[in-house]
Amino acid sequence: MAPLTPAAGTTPRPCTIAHALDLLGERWALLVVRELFWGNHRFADIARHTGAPRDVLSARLRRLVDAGVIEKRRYSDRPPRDAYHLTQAGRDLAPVLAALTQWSRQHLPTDERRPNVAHHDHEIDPVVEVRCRTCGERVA
Amino acid sequence: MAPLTPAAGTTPRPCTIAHALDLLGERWALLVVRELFWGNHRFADIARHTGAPRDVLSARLRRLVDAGVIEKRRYSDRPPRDAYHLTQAGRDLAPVLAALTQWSRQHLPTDERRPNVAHHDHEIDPVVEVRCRTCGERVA
DNA sequence: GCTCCTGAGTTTGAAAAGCAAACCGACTAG
DNA sequence: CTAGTCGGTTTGCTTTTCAAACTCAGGAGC
Repeated sequence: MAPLTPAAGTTPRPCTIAHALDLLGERWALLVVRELFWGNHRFADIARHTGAPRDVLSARLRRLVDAGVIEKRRYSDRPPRDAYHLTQAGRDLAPVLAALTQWSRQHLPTDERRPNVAHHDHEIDPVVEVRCRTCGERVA
Repeated sequence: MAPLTPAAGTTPRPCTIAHALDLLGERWALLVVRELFWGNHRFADIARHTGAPRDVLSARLRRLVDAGVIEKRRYSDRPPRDAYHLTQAGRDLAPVLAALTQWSRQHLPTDERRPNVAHHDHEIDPVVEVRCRTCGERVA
C-alpha cells in the first residue's frame, strides 16, 4: 500500500507504522481480522459480515496468509473446503483493534456502544494503555 | 471507505472498528497523523515525509479536519499559509499508532528498530496493554 | 519593475484498484 | 437429473490513486 518506489521529490520515512499499514491499511484487511476474532472463519461468512466484495476478499485473504497473519485450514476434503484462522501474529493484532475501538467510542458520534468481546462472564469495554518499556511509566 | 450502501447479500456488522476505519483506514490518513506526531505541520513536509501525492494529501487533510482529528492553523497572513495540528481527538490516536508500532516490530521483518518518540531523557519503546474497563484485568 | 523562488494547493490524463454480478468446479441431497 | 452450497475467479464498469504540470499569492535579489 505504501509506495515501494517513492514518488519523485519525496523521501518517505522508513517507518514501522508505514510498514504495518502497507499490509493492514488495505481496505478490508483489518475487518477480516476482526471477523476472525468474532469467530467467523469461512469465506462466505467473512464476506457477508464485512461487506467486502468476493474478489477483493479473496485477494486480501491471500495476502494475509502470505504475510503470516492468518492461515488456511482445510475443514473438509470432499468437497475441498478451507477456512481461515488467525495465527499468533494475527491474534497479536488485538491491541490494534482495541485501540481503534476505544478511539472510535471516544470520538465518533452515534456509535453503537456494544462491547465486542466476551470476558469471563461479562463483556469487555477495552482500555488501552501505552507504557514505556524501559521505565514502565505510562505515556501520554 | 466502508460501503455506505451495503453490497447486495451482505449485512456488514454495525461496528465501531469499521466506523473508525471508514475515516482512518483510507490510504495515507494514519501516516498524516504520524507525521503530525513527529512535529511536521506543513503541507510540503507532510507530503515529503509520507510520500503521499499532493492531491490525495489535500483531500485527506480536508477530511481529517472535517472529522475533527486535525485542525488548520494560520501561521502567516502574508503570504497566507496554514499548518495542520492534531486536536485532542488526533492526539488520542497515539495508542493506535503505538499498537501498530508494537505489532510491526514483533511480526514484520527487517524493520528499523528505531523508537519513535522521546520520553524523559530516553526514548520510548512502547508497550501496549489492553485491560477490561470493568474488572481492570489484563486481557489476552 | 522584472525575474526567479517558495508554499499550498488544484487540474489533468492515464493507470490501478474497487465494485456487483455472473460464472465455475467440486461436490451433496433429493 | 436437477437444485443448492461453498469457495472462489472472471467480466465489465466505476472510482481512486498517481505523477507531473499548473495556479495563486506573495518574497528576494537586482
